[in-house]
Amino acid sequence: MKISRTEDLRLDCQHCPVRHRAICAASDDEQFDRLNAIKFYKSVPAGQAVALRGERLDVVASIVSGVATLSKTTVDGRMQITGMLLPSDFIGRPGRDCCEHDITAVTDLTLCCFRRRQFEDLIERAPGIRKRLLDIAFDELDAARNWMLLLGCLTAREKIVSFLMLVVHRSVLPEDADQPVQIDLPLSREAMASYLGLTIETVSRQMSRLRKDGLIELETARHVIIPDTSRLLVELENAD
Amino acid sequence: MKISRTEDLRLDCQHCPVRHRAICAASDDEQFDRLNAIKFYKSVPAGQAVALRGERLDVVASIVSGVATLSKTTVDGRMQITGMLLPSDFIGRPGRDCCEHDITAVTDLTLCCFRRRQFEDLIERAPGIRKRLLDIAFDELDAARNWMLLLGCLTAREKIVSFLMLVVHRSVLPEDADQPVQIDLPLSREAMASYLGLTIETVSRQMSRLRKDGLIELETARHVIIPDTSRLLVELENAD
DNA sequence: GCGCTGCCTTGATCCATGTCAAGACGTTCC
DNA sequence: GGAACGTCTTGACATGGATCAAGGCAGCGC
Repeated sequence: MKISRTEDLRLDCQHCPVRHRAICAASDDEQFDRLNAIKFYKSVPAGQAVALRGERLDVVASIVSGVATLSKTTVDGRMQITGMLLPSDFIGRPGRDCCEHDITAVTDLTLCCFRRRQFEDLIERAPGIRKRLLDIAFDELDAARNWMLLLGCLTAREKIVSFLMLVVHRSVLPEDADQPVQIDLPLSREAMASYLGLTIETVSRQMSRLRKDGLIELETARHVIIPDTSRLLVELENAD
Repeated sequence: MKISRTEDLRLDCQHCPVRHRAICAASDDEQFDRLNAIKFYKSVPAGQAVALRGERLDVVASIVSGVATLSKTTVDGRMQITGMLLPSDFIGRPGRDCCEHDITAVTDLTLCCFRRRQFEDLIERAPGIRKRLLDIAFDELDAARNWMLLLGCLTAREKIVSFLMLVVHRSVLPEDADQPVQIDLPLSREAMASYLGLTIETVSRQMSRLRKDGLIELETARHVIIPDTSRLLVELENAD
């Protein structure tokens, strides 16, 4: 079932769900055809590593569907998730053959891959893709630095609210403003804790507090209803 | 005096102290001449802003001498330094006309500037510079993510040690291994605190503890002698 | 010298978040 | 159904680092 869906995608970039947001978004027809010609799909089941830190990594990829995390771990096992990768996000680094992070599939993952060498050749000749890549890199850098503000300065409650709003913004939502927003959290409590520089207990407690304060409803632990986003945003009015 | 030194630099990239590490490092003779032709120098006195968040920024630049910080501030005044910029580091973002961070001169600063438009045109035609820029962006991204591990997972003591080792690595040192290493801290206690996600008191206390433990000597608050780097590194053996 | 200023250090106390422990809830497998 | 497992929640307690407060010290102007 999953495979047949992957096969569908192989046949047709035009219907690819991330066609207009991924690395290929800015390519003209010719560049697009070239990308199309060298791409191949890969599935990674939930929980499995896409790549490990220090490992050789000869592909770059876009996420077509699913969620992955970037993380680093200390020798004694403390882990920090340094990025949450959602559909259209880019994996890998042209010009570098070894992986700086652990990349882990959080859900089943479909990747649109390119051999790194071929991709490197291509960007030399495709100014659209090249520019897009530079823009992606700088956007990621801005995001990482914004996350540094979160990790260094915000309280546990503010961190949780920031995370919820991040998920809201990355969700494809019916833009009926003022409607209650419903989101599915892409990460477990444990992964949220690691992403936010907290413990799992603190995450759980703060979620409960937000619920008791009427700012969110928890249909299940992972499915959150936000009756009024603006009321949630008040929690961040001093932060950022 | 400062101005005459700046004037010297204007006349001669060949003797520029960051010639082989900055954005111009990978350029061939022709590209180098083009960069040379459009560059101009700018001095910023210590304490002054180079650019403010949200402000229009029509130049990109390399730091020739001095130290600057990138920072973000919350509405209620909590600040996180997201980057420390030393000589050869790059400022600005091609393809984006507004500044995402506050950039502040920590010491007197000499910048080698390019008008952004001219620079953008140039990188389209200069593959060496273009590649170098992409590499710089990805290196900065790796550094930012490593700093996220520090902010999210490390103890105050580990943070201080990490910072000291960062300064050691960025200092141009006589590589007589096993010699006591001497460093001048580029940041005040306050700036260190903000960079490490701590308070100034905690920074001060941890520095004192490291001194009492014989791992560092403080000739002045800013001048640190590390009798044995390997002994300091033991403090990090569980971290990263 | 002397007072002022900015920066740093130190001490006493507090509190947000971590740690430890127990139990609740949902899912799967038999 | 119910046992077993993973995930999440909640409570009691501990603590690392924040906060509040005082004082030290070097540089500078007069």
